[in-house]
Amino acid sequence: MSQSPFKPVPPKVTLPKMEERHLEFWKKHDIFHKTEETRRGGPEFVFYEGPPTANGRPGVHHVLSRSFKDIFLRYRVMRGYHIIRRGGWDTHGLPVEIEVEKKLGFTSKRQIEEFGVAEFNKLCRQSVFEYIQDWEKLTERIAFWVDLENAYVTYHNEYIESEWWILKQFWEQGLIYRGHKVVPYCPRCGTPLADHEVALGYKETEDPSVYVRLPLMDDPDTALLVWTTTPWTLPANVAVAAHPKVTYVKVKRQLPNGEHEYLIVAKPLVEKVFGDEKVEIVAEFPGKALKGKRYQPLYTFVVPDKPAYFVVLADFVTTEDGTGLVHMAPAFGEDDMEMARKYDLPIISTVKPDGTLVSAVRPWAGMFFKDADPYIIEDLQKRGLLFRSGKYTHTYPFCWRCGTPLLYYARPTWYIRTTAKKDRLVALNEKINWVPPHIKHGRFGNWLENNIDWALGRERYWGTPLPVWQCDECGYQHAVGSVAELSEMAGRDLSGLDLHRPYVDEVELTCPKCGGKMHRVPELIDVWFDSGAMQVAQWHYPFENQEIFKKQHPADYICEAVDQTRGWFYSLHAISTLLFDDIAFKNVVCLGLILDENGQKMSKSRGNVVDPWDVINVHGTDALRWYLYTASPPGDNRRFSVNLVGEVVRNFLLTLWNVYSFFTTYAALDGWQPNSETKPEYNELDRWLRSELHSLVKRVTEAYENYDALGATRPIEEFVERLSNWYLRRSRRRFWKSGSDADKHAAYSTLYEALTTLSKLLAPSTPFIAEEIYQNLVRATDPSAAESVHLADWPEYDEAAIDEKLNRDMELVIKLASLGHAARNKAGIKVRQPLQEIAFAVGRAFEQDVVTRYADLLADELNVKRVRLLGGRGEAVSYSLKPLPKQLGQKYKSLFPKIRQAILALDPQEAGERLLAGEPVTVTVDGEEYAIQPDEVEVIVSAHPGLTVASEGAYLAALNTEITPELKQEGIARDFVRWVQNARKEAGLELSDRIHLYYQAPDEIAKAVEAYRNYIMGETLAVEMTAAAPPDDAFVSTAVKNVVIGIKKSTPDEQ
RNA sequence: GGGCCUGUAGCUCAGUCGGUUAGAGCACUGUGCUGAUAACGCAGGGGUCACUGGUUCGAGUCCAGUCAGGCCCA
Repeated sequence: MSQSPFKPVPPKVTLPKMEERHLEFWKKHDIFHKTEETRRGGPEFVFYEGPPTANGRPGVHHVLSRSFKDIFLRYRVMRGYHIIRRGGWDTHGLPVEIEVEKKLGFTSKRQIEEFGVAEFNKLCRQSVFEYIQDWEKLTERIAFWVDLENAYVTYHNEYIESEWWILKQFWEQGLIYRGHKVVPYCPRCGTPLADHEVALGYKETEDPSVYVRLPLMDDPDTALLVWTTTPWTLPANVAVAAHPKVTYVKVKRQLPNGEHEYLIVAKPLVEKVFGDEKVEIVAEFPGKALKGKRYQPLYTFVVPDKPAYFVVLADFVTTEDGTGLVHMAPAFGEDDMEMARKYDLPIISTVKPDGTLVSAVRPWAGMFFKDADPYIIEDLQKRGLLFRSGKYTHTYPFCWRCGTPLLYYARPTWYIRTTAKKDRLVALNEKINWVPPHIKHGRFGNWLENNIDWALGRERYWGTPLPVWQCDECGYQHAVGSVAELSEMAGRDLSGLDLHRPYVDEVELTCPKCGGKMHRVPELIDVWFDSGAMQVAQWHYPFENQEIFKKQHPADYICEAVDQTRGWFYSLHAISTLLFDDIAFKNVVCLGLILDENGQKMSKSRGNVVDPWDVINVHGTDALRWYLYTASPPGDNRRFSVNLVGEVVRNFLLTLWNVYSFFTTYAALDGWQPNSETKPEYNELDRWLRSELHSLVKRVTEAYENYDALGATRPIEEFVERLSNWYLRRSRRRFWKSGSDADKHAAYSTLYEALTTLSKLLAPSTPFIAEEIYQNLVRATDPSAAESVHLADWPEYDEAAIDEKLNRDMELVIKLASLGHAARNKAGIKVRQPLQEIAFAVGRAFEQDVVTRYADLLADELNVKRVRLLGGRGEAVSYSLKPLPKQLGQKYKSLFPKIRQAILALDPQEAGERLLAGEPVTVTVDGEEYAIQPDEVEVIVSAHPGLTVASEGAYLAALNTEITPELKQEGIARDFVRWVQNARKEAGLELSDRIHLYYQAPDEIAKAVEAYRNYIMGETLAVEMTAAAPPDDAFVSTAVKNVVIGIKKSTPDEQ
């Protein structure tokens, strides 16, 4: 017996332990870096890492995106691509500031200013890496290979400098301007709130509901009727919006004093507004007819600097509430501001940042904005402009920190004029491959179609400063595009300057126009600009790395969750479009969200977040990753639970592991090793498995090429199931038999090929078990093989090995075997009891040869002496016909029902026989004759009552259940073998140990044992079998009634 | 209010070009098998394919609408 190169692997395994071993191996041999080095010179595959913020612990959703990033990168490396996998960290922004504010107990910006911006930013800088070790540990443990040592960091000076360069390019194209943005704003805290903060503070509240008359300029008897729940905004009114397509009416209404008035409202709202009151509709017209109609201003505290007080048209006007005419105060509403931009309306701000009314609003100056509501209502009442007032209950946002009602408030800020490039944004999107595809023209495409200018400015502290300096004297503005330029304009070397606030604010420049002093504008830029700039800034382009940059743009592949559509995906796309008129990424996988077991979004506040470590420590990374890839399509939301990951372990990983364990155990026993010189003589089963294997490689490869993780994994699961529960089950004996022959070699070769190929197919998805199998099966026998499976080449499939018919045939054989087992079960006869015969019926002529060709295999599987087709030679069977709708329906369309009737009217016996013989039958419908082909009808066979049958559709297994004395004896012999095998196991013997076998049993059993003496000794590896009481030193089992079995391990020289 | 996605067994999901008995795994019950298996085989219970209408010889599948959930935007 030659020495086996394989390490025998026990069937029991602790997967997390196994994984940790390979983590060590990768680290020790620097495999990750070798994936880059060894592929240098190969085609470039460009990946961008969307930077996370490390100021919180990573969760399962991070494992999700990192797993999906990793799987395609590992695949590409195996395909020979060179990939720079550079990590990155997003480090700026409000969430970081809020964390620090919380720690310091701050509730307002004023406190930060008092504390000192320099010190505050220092704390921010520290806080962003507070959990970096958790991130690094988890990243390593989930086998996401990314270079964190050289990660780009958005707060680095070089990174900021690149961003300045980008902004300067935009500036010079005239794409950056200062405008107004309406933001949710807390007047008490003195700060705008981010969306997620607003979402925290919605409460049900009661507001005034007032209807106000706005008399028309050229027809003072007629008034527009508007509705509002914020009377305090009325002094800032500059326009009224109507929907262009809604129908409006002019109604005549009786006044208490006997006179009448005319009011204009949307037709669908007449009833809601006037209730039971009788009004007369005197005119009807579409909303667009109102465009430009001028009305008398409500208040003139502030004189507008532009034309105002006329009707504008807007799609956002609804006919759900109010009057269909909406009062516009651009300073206090997003929609209103949009209209102001569109119609160039003036922006009147009547509220100060602290929430009190400005002095110009004389009667109520200094009053808190909400407190003015009743006074304004009273004033309107006095002036006869109030139509009605009441109360209205709705949800309104309050500050989550202090409970103050929020103010939607126009603040001056900076914009990028993305709308100027909208057509390019849309056109370039066509070049991007989205997974799933609907995002392209759905969520992302719609977002681009409705593009609005990018609000860039942020009035905060910790972020990339906007590099615009403004002259104190003449107001001239200049964008600085580099540190060198800054130094030059400042007249001193600033190369060591921290480009953050407050230091950068202290740099004074000299105005090139008037020689005055220039100071930086106070704003920072949106953090989405930071992350979107990574395509340029991670390389400090254009100041450095120009060659690398050229090769690394655009990206071939990026992947994040769907919440990045308007976030990172957009910022990458927008920056690339404006800067290069090119796409930033070619392929993007857009992941769904992770929900908890009840379908709820995982969030800290709900307390339903699953810690990835809880899963990894129990089941391991491979199980978690496999679950994430196979559970559902990547774009769908997915429910997550630890139990489902456990299922993966049992169903897939352990099944694979056991095949692997089986192989190594027997290969080690036999001293088998792969041998390229002896060509294996494959049997039918081997050919089938190889056919399945090679079509698997083909399918999986295609899926990877299409960024289809589900398609790259689920088929492997099916293959492993078949490998374990059909190929191996049917092949076991070929490995057991002693000695070595061609058939055994073929079996080993086939199984070896399957396992080594699987290790490569699994390397991208389950990198640990893939490495385990590869190291033991490939590296151990082939010193020239790549050091790690992750450095190996992707397997090629052999088209010639794929035999679709063979695959289909075997599928049928498996089904027939299943029916055979069902029949045995029905008869209550265990598989160990041999039976004389089983007969099968199949519904279609072309399937009949499968039964004969695989008769031996079926006989063995079902433990019967003979397998045959049912229905031959006048056997008492009856047929019935089942017309197949798919074939016949497609052929005969609406004639199908009649054809079907005609077929059912045929004599089933005669027609069935002909069809099963492969001949057509003729039916007549409406005087026309039609030839029905054998593959258009299924023939259902029923067996005569004497047989035990199991059937499914047209397939049927009929069992002859008669047990002759000979069969009985053989059954007993097989039982006996099993008893001995159990005893061997109990005695703790090795698989290959030879034994002395002793037994005592009643007559009937003893007779059977003696009749099958050679068979029993061969099966149980007995060198001697004695019908006598076992000696004292033997292991004795009395597990079976009336039977004593004794075994004693034999000494080596007896073998 | 708008856009996008999802809705199939108790749970997680398949379901091809529309084809007449809607499947798998898990869980449950019974039973069998086992010297690779923490497994596996066989059988059983469990379905208004969210709902309504339409197209069609035929709809889980296509179309329209409704409802519910999710995400994003307002």
